Amino acid sequence: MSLETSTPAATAAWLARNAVDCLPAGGLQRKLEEAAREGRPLRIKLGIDPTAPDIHLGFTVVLGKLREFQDLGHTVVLIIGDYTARVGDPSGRSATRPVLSGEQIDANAQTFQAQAMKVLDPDRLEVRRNGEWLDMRTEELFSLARTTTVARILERDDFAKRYAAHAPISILELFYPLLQGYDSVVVEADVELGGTDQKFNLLLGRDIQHHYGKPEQVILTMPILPGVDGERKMSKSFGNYIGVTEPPEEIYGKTLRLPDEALGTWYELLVGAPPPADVGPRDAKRALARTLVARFHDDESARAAEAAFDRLHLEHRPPDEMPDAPLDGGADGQVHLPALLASTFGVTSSEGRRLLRQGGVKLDGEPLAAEPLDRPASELDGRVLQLGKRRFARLRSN
RNA sequence: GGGCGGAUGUCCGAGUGGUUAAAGGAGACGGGCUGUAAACCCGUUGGCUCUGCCUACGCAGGUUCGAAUCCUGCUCCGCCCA
Repeated sequence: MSLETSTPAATAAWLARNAVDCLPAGGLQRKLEEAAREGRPLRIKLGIDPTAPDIHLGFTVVLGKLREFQDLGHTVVLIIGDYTARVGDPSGRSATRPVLSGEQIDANAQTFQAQAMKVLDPDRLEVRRNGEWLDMRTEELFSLARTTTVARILERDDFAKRYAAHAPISILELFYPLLQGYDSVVVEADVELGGTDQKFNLLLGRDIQHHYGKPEQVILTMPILPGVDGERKMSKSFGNYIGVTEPPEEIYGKTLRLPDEALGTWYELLVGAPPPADVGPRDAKRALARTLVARFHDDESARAAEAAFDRLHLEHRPPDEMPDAPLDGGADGQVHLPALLASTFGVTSSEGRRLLRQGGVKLDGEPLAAEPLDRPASELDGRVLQLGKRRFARLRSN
C-alpha cells in the first residue's frame, strides 16, 4: 500500500489486519497521525531474548510485521535482551528457566542480529542491548520496583497458574515484566510488538512508561505460530521449530511434516494468504515448503530441496551426496554392526541392535538381517548404509 | 523460628519390602500403509564386549536373604503457622 495516499485510519487498519490485539482502541491511528503531524517516524519496539542460538519461523511472524512498519517509513528498535535473558521470560512457562552463561548469551545475540536481517531492512533499524541500561544502580532498580504491585504481577496467567500449582516462582522472574517495560521507557517506544503470549508484558510496559512520565506505547500482538507438531507454540525447547538458517532440505522436509490441520494457520501467518484452493493439501504443503526455502535461501535451493525430497521419499533412492563412514575391521577383518551404527549415526549400540531387529537398517537399499552381528569388512566396503528412511552413509575402509 | 508434605527413567506420572529396567501417558525412533517426514495401524524406547553383565527411582549411610518401597542424616522444593 502507498504511504502517501492512505489515511492514518486506513494504515492503522491495514497494519492491524492480522493482529490479535491492537490496544488501546484507536491508539495506533492516533500515533500515526501524531507522526505525520510531527514529520517523524514512529519507533516500533521489539525485544528478543537470545536464549536460543537461532531465530525460527515463529519469530519471523512478528519480524514480518515489523518489516511492514519499516516499509511505511517507521523505525524499528530491536532490543537484544542480553540482560533480560539472564532473568528468563516466564511467559508460557510452567517452570523456572535454566540460566544461560554470559558467553552463550553474547554469542546468541550476535547470530540473532544477523538472522533478523533476513527479514528486516537494515536502513530503518536501531539495535540496542538492554544491558546498556538495565545494569543499573540499586537505587534506580528500587524506583522501578515501586511502579508495580505484587498483586498486579501475580494476576498474570503464567504466574497465577504456577502459584496455584505450588510451583516455584523466583522473585527474579517477577521482575521480568518490569525490566521489559523499562526498555520501553528508555527507547521511547511508540509501539511495541510481540506474540499474544506477550500481551501482559506489553501492557505493563504502558504503566511503567506512564510512571516515568513518558507517552504510553501502543501494543500490537501477533498470533503464535504452532510448531511442526501443529499443536504447541513453535519453540526451541519443544524441539518443534524450523530455524531460518537450517539447510534447504531440512526446511522443506520439516514443512511437509506439518499436520494438515495446521496448514491454514501457517499459510495465514507466514504467507499472509490462505492456501491455494485449487490444489489438495499435499500440493499446498509442497508449495508452502518451496516458498519458505526460497525465502530463507533462494529459488534454486527450493527446487533442489524438492527434488531431493522426491528422490528420497517417493522414488526411495539414496541422495547423490552422503558422508563417508570409516569402516574399521578389527584384527580379524570383522565389523561389529552395532558399533558401526553407533560410530556412523551417533546412536547407541543398543539402539543399533534394536534397529537391526526391526529391519530399520539397510545396505544398498536391502534390509540387513539382524544376525550375524559381525560381518567381514570386505563385504561392506563401498556400500551404502542406511538407517531408517533418511540417514545414509557410504562405507569406506581405511 | 515451628509444623506438614514432596523429590521416580527424555518429560509427565503410577508404584509403599520380593517375576520391578520399574504401570500408564507424551515425545522420539523403526516397520507397514500412504498423498508427505500428514493421518492411521503395529512395534521399540537405560547402557554394554548382550541368551549374560552393569547402572538406575534426590544424596550418603543403615536394617534385611531381598529395598524405589523401612530407618538415620543431609540437600533441594512446596504448603501452613509465626
